[in-house]
Amino acid sequence: MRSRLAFYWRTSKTLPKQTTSQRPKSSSGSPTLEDVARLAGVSTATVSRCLNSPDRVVERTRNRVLQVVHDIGYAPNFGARALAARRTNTVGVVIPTMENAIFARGLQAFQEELGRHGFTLLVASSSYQPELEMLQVRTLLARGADALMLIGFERQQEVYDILDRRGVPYVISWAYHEGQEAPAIGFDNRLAMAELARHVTGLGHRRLAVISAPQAENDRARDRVLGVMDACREAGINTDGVTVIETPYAIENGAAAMERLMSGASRPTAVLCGNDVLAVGAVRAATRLGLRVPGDVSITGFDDIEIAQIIEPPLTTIHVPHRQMGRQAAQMIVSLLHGTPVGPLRPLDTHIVHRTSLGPPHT
Amino acid sequence: MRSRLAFYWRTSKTLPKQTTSQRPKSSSGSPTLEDVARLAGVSTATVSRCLNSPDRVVERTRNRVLQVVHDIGYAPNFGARALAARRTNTVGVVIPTMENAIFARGLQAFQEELGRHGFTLLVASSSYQPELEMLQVRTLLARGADALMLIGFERQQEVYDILDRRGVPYVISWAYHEGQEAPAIGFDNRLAMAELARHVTGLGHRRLAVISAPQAENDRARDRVLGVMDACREAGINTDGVTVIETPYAIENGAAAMERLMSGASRPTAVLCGNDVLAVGAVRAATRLGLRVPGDVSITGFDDIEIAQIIEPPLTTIHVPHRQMGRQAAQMIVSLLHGTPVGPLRPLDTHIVHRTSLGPPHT
DNA sequence: GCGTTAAATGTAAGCGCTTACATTTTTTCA
DNA sequence: TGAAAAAATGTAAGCGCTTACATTTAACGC
Repeated sequence: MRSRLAFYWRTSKTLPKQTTSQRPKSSSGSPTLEDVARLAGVSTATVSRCLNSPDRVVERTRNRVLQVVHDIGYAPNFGARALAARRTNTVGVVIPTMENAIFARGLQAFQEELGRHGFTLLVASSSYQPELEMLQVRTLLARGADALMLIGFERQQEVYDILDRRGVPYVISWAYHEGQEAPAIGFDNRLAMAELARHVTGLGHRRLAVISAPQAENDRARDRVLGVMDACREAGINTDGVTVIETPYAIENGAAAMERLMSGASRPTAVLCGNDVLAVGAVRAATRLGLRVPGDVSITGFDDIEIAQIIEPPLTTIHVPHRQMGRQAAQMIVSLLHGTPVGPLRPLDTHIVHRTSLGPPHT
Repeated sequence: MRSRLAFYWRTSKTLPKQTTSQRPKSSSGSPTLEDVARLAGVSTATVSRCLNSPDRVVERTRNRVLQVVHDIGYAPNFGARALAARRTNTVGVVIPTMENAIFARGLQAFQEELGRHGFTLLVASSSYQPELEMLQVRTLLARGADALMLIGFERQQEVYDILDRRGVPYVISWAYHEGQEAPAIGFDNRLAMAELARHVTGLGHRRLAVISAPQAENDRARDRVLGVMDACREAGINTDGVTVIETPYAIENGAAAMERLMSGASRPTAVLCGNDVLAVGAVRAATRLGLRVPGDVSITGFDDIEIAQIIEPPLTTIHVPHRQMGRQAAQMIVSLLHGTPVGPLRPLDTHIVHRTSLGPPHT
């Protein structure tokens, strides 16, 4: 209704031109560059320069212009600016899910660091579907993203092709593989999980189980499971005996998986979860089943998000330096955008946080 | 670097026109409407129509065009489209914080419902600062938001002025006041909290305390505190004796406040928290102090977010129908945008969720 | 004081779309 | 069958900016 009316108001162009009028707004409602120029008595080019490269305008003029900008509350039209400048100072990211907090901390840091450099973040979600990721990448590019952050390495080749063809810089995060050519700021999921699993077997556990996110199109999930298997092999445990349940990251899914695991014939003494969300669900299920954690069964997480400390017992988990990862990824992007050479990349360090959900196996 | 080069590449206009050429891309890297038009052998207008009002194009032509669109992976440039159409099918929202999950569920539903109607959501955060909210509103408008959702009623008058001047529809959410003229989809924070507080006093509690978000520029927080006071008055409790600690929503802040509360001379027997995040912190602090909840002290939350069930003991709290709120707010916005008349507004219902963090006072 | 150079500002051509209006093609029906 | 109406398509004018290039103004050196 209101928005409809606005269209009918837009008639000034047919009204007598009053160049000297002090009416500050253009007819569309939003003041434009031209409004500012007129009011300040300069050309639009000068106004533009005041906003984008202030030192190319003499101080007296600049002050006058900025005063007008402030007075009429001018904000440059983003679309027009993007169109003309072919640059938006916007960085896009496609995360697999917004449903839980796994990406929150890292993204927050990513955004903060980008903001520090004058960039804005655009977030899209792929729901763990490769086609949707492709679509979101296109959308982000259409929206003018100057660069992209993507999670993990594995995706449709087309995504990489498009990015390369358009010359859009990108960084991969949340994962790191030795020898991967794409610029990545992340950690080695396999090594991290292997370290934890090794600790678990070191405690004497021989009957392990894993609750993982679906591995099909998720290299991080797959690597984590591989890490468990690595440790099992080292400990002489037959990996065929390690049950792996796949289920999307959600507390209730973790709980359901745990129930299945504990209703089976040979109950595991330790359940390694693909992340903290699943682990929290597992703990809740165990509690509901009347099992003590870690007395009757040990449970571990991955990520070390806030909830890991809230649950009782608090989770022994792998701490991922999400904030650092987000910050570095942002710095990397800024460097790519500025053409600053970036040094060699090293994986981030993760470490085990010993809390109480993991203990020796019951006898 | 790359993006610089693009300027020098952009020379196709001066090259011999090869209308029949199969080179699908324009020089800038992204295919444009014109590329599609050329390849499909139609005008740009027709391509545009295929995308925006398919029924105005004969099927044969449409198929041919859409085939090309698909083949070269064309995605319309958002900025150009916004500029030309003066409409973006984008809705903006400014939430006070992204730091915790209080807005997550509602926003998710909001976004889903918007998506169902072909709209995209743009989220910005004000960090509970009115000036920043003003700025974010401007930014969102500059980015072409067709409509806005805002949280709570209280803000700089200028925000409302701008919105009205530009004819941008908006809805207020997360709050409801009888007689407020602005379209609002929310609940009455005061009444909701009063109901819970009444239940607390009904249990026999006489020494209450409140841990609230800073009330200064947050009408929801203020209303919730007022609700507690209402119930106290009804129960004949002197409201001067009700300690109110203000601290931003964060688990650790809730814990710190709780510690302060319990180290005072007259310890409260029940602590009503402004939301679940603070309540979780309070529970943790109580536990750390060796106090049993609710044995030694009762604690209540507000919102009923996921964490309320995770914490031990699970929180007695107020369930806010966030999903319903988000959905309805989205429907309201769509109606406003379409000019569909909207019926009279009614507040959403909240209700107490009885779990275990609240009990009778210890004697 | 004046030519020269540098700094400040202005002019205007797009960026990639949508859409009012003009033109062409197809359909309809006397 | 052909004129009128309807449908399909094309033409081109912007939308609000940035920026290459042109012009004007200020600063400088002798």
